[in-house]
Amino acid sequence: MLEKLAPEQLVKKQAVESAPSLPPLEGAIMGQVVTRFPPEPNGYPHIGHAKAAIIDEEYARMYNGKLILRFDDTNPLKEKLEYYDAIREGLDWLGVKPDIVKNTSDDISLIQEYGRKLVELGGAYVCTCSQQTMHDLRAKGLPCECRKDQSEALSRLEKLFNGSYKQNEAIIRFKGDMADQNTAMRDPTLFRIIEGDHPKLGSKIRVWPTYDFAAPIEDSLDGVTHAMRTKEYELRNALYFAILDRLGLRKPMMIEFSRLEFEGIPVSKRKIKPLIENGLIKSWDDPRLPTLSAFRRRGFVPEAIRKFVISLGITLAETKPPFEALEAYNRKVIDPVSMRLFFVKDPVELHVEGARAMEVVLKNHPTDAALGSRKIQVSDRFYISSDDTNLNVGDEIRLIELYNVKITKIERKDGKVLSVSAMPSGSEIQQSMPKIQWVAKEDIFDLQVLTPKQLYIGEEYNTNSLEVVKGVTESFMSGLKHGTVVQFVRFGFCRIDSDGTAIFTHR
RNA sequence: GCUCCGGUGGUGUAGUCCGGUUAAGCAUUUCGCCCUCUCAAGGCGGAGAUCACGGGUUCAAAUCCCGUCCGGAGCACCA
Repeated sequence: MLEKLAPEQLVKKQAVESAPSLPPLEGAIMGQVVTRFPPEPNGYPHIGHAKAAIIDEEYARMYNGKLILRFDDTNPLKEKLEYYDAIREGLDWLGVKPDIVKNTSDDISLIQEYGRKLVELGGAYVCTCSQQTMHDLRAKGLPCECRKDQSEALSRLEKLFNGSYKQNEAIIRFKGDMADQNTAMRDPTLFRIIEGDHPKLGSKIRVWPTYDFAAPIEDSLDGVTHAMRTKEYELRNALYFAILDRLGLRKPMMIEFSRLEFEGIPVSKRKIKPLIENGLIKSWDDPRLPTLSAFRRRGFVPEAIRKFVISLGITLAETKPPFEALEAYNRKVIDPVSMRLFFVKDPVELHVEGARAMEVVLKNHPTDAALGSRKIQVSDRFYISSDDTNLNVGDEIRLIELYNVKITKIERKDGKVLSVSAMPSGSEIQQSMPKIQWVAKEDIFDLQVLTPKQLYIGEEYNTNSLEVVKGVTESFMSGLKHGTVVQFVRFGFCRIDSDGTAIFTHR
């Protein structure tokens, strides 16, 4: 146990010095902070979840407290078992380690008891009005008959729980103030009847609490000291505290922060589902998506995501942070540990007349010898990128780690360079000479690089959101495991996704 | 429409509660130089904000007050 804790704390201390950190938590007592991350298992975890989970965890750790992962699964119509798993996997990858894992559905009976109690106390009532009536009444700020006449409240409560009402026939409403300026207080729903199979409880439960009721009860009972949520819930704070007040339950401190989303990379299922249904996107880990699995596939590392999230702070301002900032954090983490390889985009043959066949040894990393080296057999034929063929006869270029060549002939067709011929022109490194990467003709490995771009431009799907770059790299690539992140010299960082395919991470 | 919350350099933030300690710190972006057989990383330096706008209080305001404008959110038997 000690061995486990000690190294972690050491790492933490170092990180605090170099990385940005979160501001102190109001009212936090060392050793007694309890935070909670409460996702609904109704989809795959994305960058927005990551922000919340990381902040929750950072504060728990900062005060040597506890983090609870609580699946807020109070709507059997939406939850799915696979999402519970997906969320846990996502958090696992992120390195977020909850101290306690539970489901709100574990406590349904308890929550129901509190619901009954609230009705008995007169703080809530069973309402049989239609949604439409209530919608109108709320708009006008007027109470309905169910609220006015409470003589039947208790018998209705019994009917609700013994199955006498069908779905949509009755609900429990909080007795707020139908004329409150905060519309969330106009008698919101606390329980409703849902006929459906819940992934954890089956069809056992019919009367389900809403989030508005379950969240404060759970937070309070779980001992949460600091409850954090995104700012769209702000107006529900009054409700949250009113519920706890009437039930005489302890009140956590509530803190809001803005949602995290990137420009052109929407997080909402509303925007992503149609693309999947249309086949525009094949899976939830498509590199264009903001899901955690997509970030992983792209070559982003948890450490970078964490630093980035912390740098955002817990501000209330609604902004779309620059993706470049995330990339910068990621680059700094992966640069020191990524092998350098040559990748030639859109290859053009280079014939170095008279060059002798030989073996060259290339370092896998410019400064870290631990990453080793590789041997390549070269002859007089190479591939270079068409991007580097904007040349004239007589120009001198350097093939990195090899030698210099002087261009002797350029074959073009329709302005496009078909092949280049050159002759060796020395081996001394000159800073003024363009230095380009190359691949030996006998050493090629075909590779396509998937390059994700913004998914949406404004409200429109970006039809060029996934660019496919074709080229060749070294055969050395065949020995690397899927998932390895490499840097292609003068091209950028890429993660090997599958045989013959890599995904562009960033420059 | 009503209510609530935001508005600091291109971008994201610190500072705003408890007005003055650098008329604004950090990161990113961008430019230059150094380093370097990468257009990466690292080092150094530069550019870039009269703190949305208009009033007011004060010896003194990004920080307090009032108003205006702009942006976002909520007004579900979703979370």
